[in-house]
Amino acid sequence: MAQPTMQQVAERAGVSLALVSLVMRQAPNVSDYRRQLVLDAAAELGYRPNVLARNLASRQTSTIGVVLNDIHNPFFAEIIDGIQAAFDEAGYRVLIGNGKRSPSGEAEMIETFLQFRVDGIISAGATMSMASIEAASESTKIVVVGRSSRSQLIDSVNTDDVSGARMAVDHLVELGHHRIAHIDGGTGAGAEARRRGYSEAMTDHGLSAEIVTAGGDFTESGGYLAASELLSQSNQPTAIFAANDLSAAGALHRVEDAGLIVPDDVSIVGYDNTALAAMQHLSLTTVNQPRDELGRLAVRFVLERLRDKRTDSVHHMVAPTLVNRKTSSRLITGAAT
Amino acid sequence: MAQPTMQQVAERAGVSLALVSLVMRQAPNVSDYRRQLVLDAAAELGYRPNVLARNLASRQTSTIGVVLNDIHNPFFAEIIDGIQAAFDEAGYRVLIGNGKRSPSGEAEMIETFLQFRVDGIISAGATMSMASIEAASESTKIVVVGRSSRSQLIDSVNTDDVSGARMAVDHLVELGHHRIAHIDGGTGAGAEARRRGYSEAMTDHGLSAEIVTAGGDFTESGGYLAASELLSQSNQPTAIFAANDLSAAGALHRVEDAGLIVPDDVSIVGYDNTALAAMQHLSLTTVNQPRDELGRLAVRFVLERLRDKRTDSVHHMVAPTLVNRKTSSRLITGAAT
DNA sequence: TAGAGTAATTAGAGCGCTCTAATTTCTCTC
DNA sequence: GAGAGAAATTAGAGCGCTCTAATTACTCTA
Repeated sequence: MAQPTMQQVAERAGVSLALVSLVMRQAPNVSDYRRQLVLDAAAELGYRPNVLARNLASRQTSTIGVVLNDIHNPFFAEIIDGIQAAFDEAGYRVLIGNGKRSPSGEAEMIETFLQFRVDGIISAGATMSMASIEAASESTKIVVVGRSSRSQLIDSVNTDDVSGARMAVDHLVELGHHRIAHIDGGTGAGAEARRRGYSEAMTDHGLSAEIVTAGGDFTESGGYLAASELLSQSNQPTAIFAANDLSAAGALHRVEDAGLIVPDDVSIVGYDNTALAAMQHLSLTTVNQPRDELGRLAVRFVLERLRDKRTDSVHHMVAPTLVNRKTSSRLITGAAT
Repeated sequence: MAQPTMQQVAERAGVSLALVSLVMRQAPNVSDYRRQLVLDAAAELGYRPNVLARNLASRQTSTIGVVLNDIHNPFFAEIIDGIQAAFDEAGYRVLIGNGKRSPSGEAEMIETFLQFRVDGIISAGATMSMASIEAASESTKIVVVGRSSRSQLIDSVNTDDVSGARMAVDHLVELGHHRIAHIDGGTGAGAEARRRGYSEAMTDHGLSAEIVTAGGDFTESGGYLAASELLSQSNQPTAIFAANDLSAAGALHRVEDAGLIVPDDVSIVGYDNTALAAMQHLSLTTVNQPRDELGRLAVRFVLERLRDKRTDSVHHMVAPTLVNRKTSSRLITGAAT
């Protein structure tokens, strides 16, 4: 499995090692004649550059590591697209690491990437402590996506979850709902802001007396249980705003189990606008997080630090939008309990 | 961002470079006294091994690349778990690459991994040509998962899709169904075998006259359209077996759109048993592919080639199982058209 | 056609580590 | 306490590439 080296290519082409290196790096000032000679020799030999050696010598890898909090969560998987597209354009390669849903898993992946001396790291939905992330930032450029941060060292890109939550509430109020309950996301990333946006919007609409929050955890089963809790209350809600699509799906199931019709009896709004929400069978009204934009901005910030040597940190908020589907509708007066 | 090197650790500990190397590689025959000296110095300096340099010198990376045909497909995302767990145990690190659903995307990721000189590659659900994969196998160990292969050069691990499809049909026949239609997966990985299993089982049950296949493509919308086609036929099926969960979900939606009840009027069975199928709101009867086992076997084969220097190829089939949920039920005579 | 200026090529010193072979230091045993 | 054998340590030559500085080959101009 020995691979041909530059030296061999040089010998075959009848030029120096250095010239081959120049050709491989697409350097200018190489005559077309020699360039072709080298290219031909490389092709004949099946030469493939050794990134390890190249990077050892040049002290950069042209590679970015992306740590996903959980590769199974469609939200994070979808954020990769924008990241990958933007880095492809910039000539960087992207390697993905799975944080396996735990802070230690994330930390291990970051350590691996640091040992590989990647030029930068993007961490999506990190649950590990900001302090550990800052520690890693001494060794490379790090940008955090999908998590708010005010760190002086690390850039962040995030959706404005407060206003996203407000949109969900506004939408439901517009449809005539007053008894709007919230299923929250516990300690998950973004949960606090969405909770806050819900409360603020309810208050703004003069509905502070109707504020009801049930504890969820961003999972389907959590949403199911939380909905149970809400339905058993004397003052049943006519609408539920869940902190993410998964828990909205769980709530939907619970509501239907209770013999109620969605959206006629109860409207449901989710958050994220994952592929799940878009599925026709669910067709969930939800708040869209612009994943592509989130990803591209994260890339931009990494590149700025890399190329422009920016050192002060940037924190960017992206605007969410409401996606109106089939799980929310105008309140039919007298329809709900 | 300059990182401390072994040389610096050696100086600080007052020992030779070589000794530090031995300690870092956990070599035996190092006195406890010196080992501690080195470890302390490394900790004080915040030393982190440079994988690039290490691998350049040792000619191995202890890293495996996993190329996923599509990071968004839950089936592939779930296969990662077994792979990662098994490699963690074996002391290898796992890097993930996204094939972006296209043969060229897969090829690029494989090329990147080869340039990084990974010790092995696992390709999940590859759609690129076997010939290109074989070409890459000249440079590293490659195992293909979720795709059948008879290559002399490359190992493969796959679910026995023919018998999986038979299970689905057997299950429906047992429930009294005769008019069982199939929505296939077009040219996708595994589609052919599932189509064959369906036909064989139908024939075995004396139902060859009832064989009806509608063209799908492993997507939800494909399943929706295929179901439309099936429902418009004079002899409407009482059961549908879809080639994967996604298209089953699409078919489900179409059937409900037609005002029919699942499973009372039409039973539906999917394939893969992804998290999607397990969602309570869908609760899809489906055929389980043991992803964890698939992943672990793939790892075993890579390790065998790496450690035992096995050179002849191995092709392993894993048995699927039926998961009975809520979209299939006994045929109520006279219920369907 | 000499000389200046520019373009093209190359020599050679690393990058941070591993690994073989050689050297030094310990332990015993008698 | 000398000598043999084992254990611990180290010197030094790469691994495959990049990059600076030096060299050589051109192209023009007067």
